[in-house]
Amino acid sequence: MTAGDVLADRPRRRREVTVERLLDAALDTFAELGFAAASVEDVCRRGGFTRGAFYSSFRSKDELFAALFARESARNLALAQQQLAGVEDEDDPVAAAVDRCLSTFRADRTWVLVQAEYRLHAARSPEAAHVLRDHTAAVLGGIAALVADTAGRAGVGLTVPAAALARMVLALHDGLVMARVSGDPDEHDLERTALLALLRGVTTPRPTSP
Amino acid sequence: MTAGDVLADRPRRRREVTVERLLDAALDTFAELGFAAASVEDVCRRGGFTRGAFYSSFRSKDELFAALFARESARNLALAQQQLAGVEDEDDPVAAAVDRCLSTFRADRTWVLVQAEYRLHAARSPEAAHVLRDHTAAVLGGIAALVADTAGRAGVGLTVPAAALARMVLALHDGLVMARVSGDPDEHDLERTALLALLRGVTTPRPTSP
DNA sequence: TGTACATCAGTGAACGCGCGTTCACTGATGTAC
DNA sequence: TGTACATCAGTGAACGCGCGTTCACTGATGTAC
Repeated sequence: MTAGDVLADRPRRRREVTVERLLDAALDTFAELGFAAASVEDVCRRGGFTRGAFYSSFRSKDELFAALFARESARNLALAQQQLAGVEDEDDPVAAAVDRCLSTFRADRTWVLVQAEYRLHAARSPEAAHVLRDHTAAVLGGIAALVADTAGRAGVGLTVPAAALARMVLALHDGLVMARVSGDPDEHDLERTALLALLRGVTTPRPTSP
Repeated sequence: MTAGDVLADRPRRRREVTVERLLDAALDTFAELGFAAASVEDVCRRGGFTRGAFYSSFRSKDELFAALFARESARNLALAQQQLAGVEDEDDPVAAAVDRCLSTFRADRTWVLVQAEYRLHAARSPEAAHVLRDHTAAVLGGIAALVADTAGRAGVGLTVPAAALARMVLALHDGLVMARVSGDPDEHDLERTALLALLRGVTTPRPTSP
């Protein structure tokens, strides 16, 4: 029943493992109940700890949420970059990029819910807004660089800055996934069609003209 | 201090007025604090009532939220329809429709927050999901009809069904506004550019081609 | 118009409950000699 | 390797507090004659 069973075999500082387990538990708990409605006890129960353990690793529930957002945000950026590596070698790099990203992120109901929750939290808490801004900047920067790079190699022109396009794509994705998780009928390929339409509306194809 | 001062001059059933005032208070309170974090007492204080008054008009906090969502949802649909009436007579109906809608809805931070909050609530509560679905269907239906109508009169073709386009437009709007209220830098015209790009990507202009 | 009564909207105290956070503690792990 | 001590991670009881909801009540409004 104690955490020791799982942790004993690792020489690594136990605290780090505990923090990871609490973040895992927080992700699921916040997705299921919402940040405000989820209690610290709910998170601890799911992680297999007492509340005391929680407060020896985090100063408050808010700090936990910030740490969770930071971890997941970095993870998803890394995942996206990994997915998109080498996409410019495909026949249709734009469609390939969309398809690869969708195959990774389409099913991720949990993170979408928690991310939306964090956005709302950030709209009310300056500290959370700061954390959100930093990580959003990193994600947008990563995507923008990738977009500019891919567009350059594929020889297509952009009618808007790559940074603006990154924002649009992310916003469209967020909006569609939020609609889906909150009960909109799950129309197949809607997101794919929407993303491709947006990209079509913003690119001037040079090579394939005739 | 009592509500009577304001209500006395109206022969209309006082309860209706009370309900409206509680909904007004709830809109502001939920936007400021979030649904779960806002207490019934917070809402009542802002509306100038006691909690007893609240429970004589609503069965629960959840029911209040559903009623609020229904009222605001219907209001915004009506507002959009009113804004868009006669848009097909403009030189560029697509751009005109986008501009008119943006001028109405761009500044509405409050409703965006509360709507996002309701979406998250609906992702966890079947009753809320049902309410959301009904009203979303109405809004999407209204927009889709308008899109189809405007496209027809303006003589532009659509490469996707009007209903799908309605979803995309709404999702893009929601995503961009959420990004803005949660701290993204307020890039001027980003939403306008994005909406026009999406529409461009999904239409085949017939009249202005040569 | 005046009186008697019924209905209604809103009051405010009370209920039990679970919350976020603190803290004195224990037992396991790591270090020094 | 063995012993003595320091550090650390996690326990679990306790704190005060504010929550959602209920309910017996009051005073204002509406109705009937």
